[in-house]
Amino acid sequence: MKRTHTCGQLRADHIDNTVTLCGWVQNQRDHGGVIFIDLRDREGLTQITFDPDICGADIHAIADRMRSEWVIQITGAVRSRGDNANKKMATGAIEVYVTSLEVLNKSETPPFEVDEHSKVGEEIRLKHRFLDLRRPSVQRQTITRHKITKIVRDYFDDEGFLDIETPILCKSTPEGARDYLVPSRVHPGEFYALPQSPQLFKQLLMMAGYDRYMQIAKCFRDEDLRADRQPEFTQIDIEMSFVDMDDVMQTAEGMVRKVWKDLLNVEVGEIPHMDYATAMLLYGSDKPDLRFDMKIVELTDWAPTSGFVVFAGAVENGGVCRALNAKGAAKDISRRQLDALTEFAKDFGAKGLAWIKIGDNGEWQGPAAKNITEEARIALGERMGVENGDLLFFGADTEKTVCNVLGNLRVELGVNRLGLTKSGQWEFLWLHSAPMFEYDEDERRYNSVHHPFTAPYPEELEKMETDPANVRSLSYDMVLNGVEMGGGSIRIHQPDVQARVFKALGISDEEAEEKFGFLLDALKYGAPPHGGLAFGLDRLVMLILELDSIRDIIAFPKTQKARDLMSDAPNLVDEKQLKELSIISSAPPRS
RNA sequence: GGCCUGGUAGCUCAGUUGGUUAGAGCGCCGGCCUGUCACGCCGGAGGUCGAGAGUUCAAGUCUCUUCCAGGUCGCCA
Repeated sequence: MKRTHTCGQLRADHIDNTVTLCGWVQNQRDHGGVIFIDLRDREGLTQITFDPDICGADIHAIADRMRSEWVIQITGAVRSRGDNANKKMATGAIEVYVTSLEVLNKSETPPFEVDEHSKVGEEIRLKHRFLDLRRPSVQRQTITRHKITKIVRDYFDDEGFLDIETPILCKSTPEGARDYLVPSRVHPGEFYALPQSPQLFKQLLMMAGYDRYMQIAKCFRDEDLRADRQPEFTQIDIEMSFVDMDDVMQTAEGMVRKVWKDLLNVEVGEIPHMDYATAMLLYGSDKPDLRFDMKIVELTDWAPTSGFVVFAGAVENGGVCRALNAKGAAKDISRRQLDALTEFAKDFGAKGLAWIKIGDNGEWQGPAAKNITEEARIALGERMGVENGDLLFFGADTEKTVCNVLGNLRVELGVNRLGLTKSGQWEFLWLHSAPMFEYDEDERRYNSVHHPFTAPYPEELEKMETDPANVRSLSYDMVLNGVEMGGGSIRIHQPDVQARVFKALGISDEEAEEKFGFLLDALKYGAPPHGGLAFGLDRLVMLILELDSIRDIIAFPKTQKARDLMSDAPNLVDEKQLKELSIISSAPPRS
């Protein structure tokens, strides 16, 4: 070994020991005589001291020329810093008086300073990610991710799960997200797809009798990126046989409890359950943020009596009328902000945003206020618990639009405008029993809300053909602070049920056979009842570290245009490579 | 694909109503300094104002096109 200790290790106990350290030069403080250097590795910083009387003129001369990010090895005696101790440093009680030095590698001046306090834009960080990853905060985040995967693996191992790898080169199925395709050289014109998730393989492992499976699996989806969406991401993927919904939820919950306990020493209690219908009604969302209250209030029965044609008309056309009461927010939200919120609401499909401010004197203000009869106003006041200083927002439209608008408005108000959330809040929720199907207006057919292998409530099976929109699934999502962190379901294990689901989705027998024949086959040979779940590992790590983007906890992430700024992937390839793969590009030539 | 924000020195940013030679802090280079710790002091170098076109006597600044980064809607079974 080239070193006896790391740069985060030495304490007063080590005084008078002779040690050898390796690391990067964080900075150099040259006092003309004595030179101080902070030496950095992933464990910390240690001050090393070059005193010409101790290290000699030759070593001192090299230290004089030493610059940031040089990699050096030094040997010397650990000394107390006495009154000069630095209380801000873990190793601040000591310093190492250098007696021997080897420069392992010099460094050019880095494009940005590798330290905590200097602000650097994300673009430049990603371009030189190998330098960015040296920064202590980024290293802490990367190490936390390792710790989490270690806890997760240990937990599932203790619970009897087997870690089994599934293929990366898979069969393409045009359902769901867009696939990343990989051309086959030996089968000209044919393609593999990278997995969107190991869904079918883990089900097949249950059918193969492996009972409890887990994998930390890379997944790929060729869709547009977001702060919490990368084209390649990682799932904590599990599947279990002979279980019902509660069994899977309990097992997954145990993992979360262990991660939060071991990492943050936070006790996550029993995670509450809420069904999909309730969530949509009260929070307008399938991932409610429970860090603050502000529930949506149903006013559909009140709207026709309100005297306001916009509210009454929406209900008359088969829509709903609902509202939010932002308690005490009248003074916090200016007229200008109300205009911005109206634009915000329009982004989610609203035609406008009716609001009412209740002044401190009890006066009702705002365009909607004038249109409401005195009688309706009293009824509304009681229904919504209105007090002076409150601010009401209304949604009157189709149920889908009202949920979308008020659900998003609620989060915008609570999180961004009123600051009702705070650091260190962990509001977990199991959201269960989502509908099996959702009608697609454009394609005029039903789509799966989860995926086509999700099992329906057995007692609702009979409605599959007559009323598919009202069949609920044995599904569950884990939501944390308004972010979907994981989701899963009990799967279909009976061939006839699977056939009926395909039929409801408008997938013909031939098509089902072509795409999923292997699964349908396996169902015929004694498939056990089974179910599972997948967590988004990136999101979990992001949330636990209270970061805003999963790019921060992925070592080499991609930009919004799915490019790796460091390696410059994707790139053009040789004609020869394309020819071998029987591919002709139709992209316009580059200038 | 739509909308919004940004792109000026190596980095982070300022730059007024279109008007002289485009500035600051940090970093970098040189010098001084034996107890600093984001050391200090003195001096210096460093610019395709993302790219292209246009308007104008004159463009970092106005207009159009385009590229890049971020946010968001659509999209993400």
